[in-house]
Amino acid sequence: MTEPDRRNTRQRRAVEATLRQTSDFVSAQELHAKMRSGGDSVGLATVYRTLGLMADTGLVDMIRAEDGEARYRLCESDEHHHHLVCRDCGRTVEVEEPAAEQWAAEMARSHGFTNVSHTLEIFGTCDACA
Amino acid sequence: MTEPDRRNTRQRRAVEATLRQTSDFVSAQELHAKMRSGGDSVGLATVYRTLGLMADTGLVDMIRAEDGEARYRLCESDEHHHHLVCRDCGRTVEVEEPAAEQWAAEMARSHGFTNVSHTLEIFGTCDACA
DNA sequence: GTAAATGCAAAAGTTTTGCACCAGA
DNA sequence: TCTGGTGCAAAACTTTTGCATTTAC
Repeated sequence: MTEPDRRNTRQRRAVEATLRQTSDFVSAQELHAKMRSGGDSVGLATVYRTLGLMADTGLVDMIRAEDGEARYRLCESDEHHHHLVCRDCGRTVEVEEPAAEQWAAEMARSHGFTNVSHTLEIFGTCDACA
Repeated sequence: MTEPDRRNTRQRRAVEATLRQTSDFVSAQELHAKMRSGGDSVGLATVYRTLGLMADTGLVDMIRAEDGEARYRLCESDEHHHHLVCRDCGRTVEVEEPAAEQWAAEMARSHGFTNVSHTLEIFGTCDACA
């Protein structure tokens, strides 16, 4: 149960750097294409593997688009928060709602559920895309 | 822009009947397997098409599991509500949170987002599965 | 009779995996 | 060197689609 090594590879640096240039949620495929066209070529499988790792560690936020596709973003806030996401351009606003956290926890506990996680995301069309 | 015909086929009846026997969220694949083993054989594509239709009409609720798979359920309540779902067995409790509705709408409006939808689901392990 | 619905198989799309090779530490 | 990482291609999955056939109305 000890932590595995974490090697600082060119590919991981590239993924992180590209995410840093992107303020919107992007899919693994989009990120891969973006890197490819930016000259920082990395295998698609590596992009998936790296994003998965970063999501596990909490380095990136992952949400599911309405079609079920996973989208990733390097978030400003360390604390748990939610997102208001433009369905068309991916533009994202981070929002907080401590009341929802408590509500979800309370609700789960009162029904005997443990190991709880919750999703709360808002999708819409931003004014620029309207 | 008129409503298309809605034919009452054996297959649609079978999908609805099977959903009625199921209190948990099921995926299209699971439903298809369940029907098949129950003798009510229906093509997988038809299951997908039917569930899609029912979801559009609001006859079933659709949520995304944590892995992005779509899961469906015939819900008791007509009003918009949310779910507390067991990650292991799919056992589901319907929960309401009117405050979240308002909060989401308000948040979206104040940032200039329109055509808003939101997701709020709680996943956990129920006591029977713990 | 006619438009809608079905079934099948093929296609599309995302994500995962097996494995030989490569490279941090 | 030794173990983890990478790349590629293949595989695994879910979901969608094209099209000939069937069927509800």
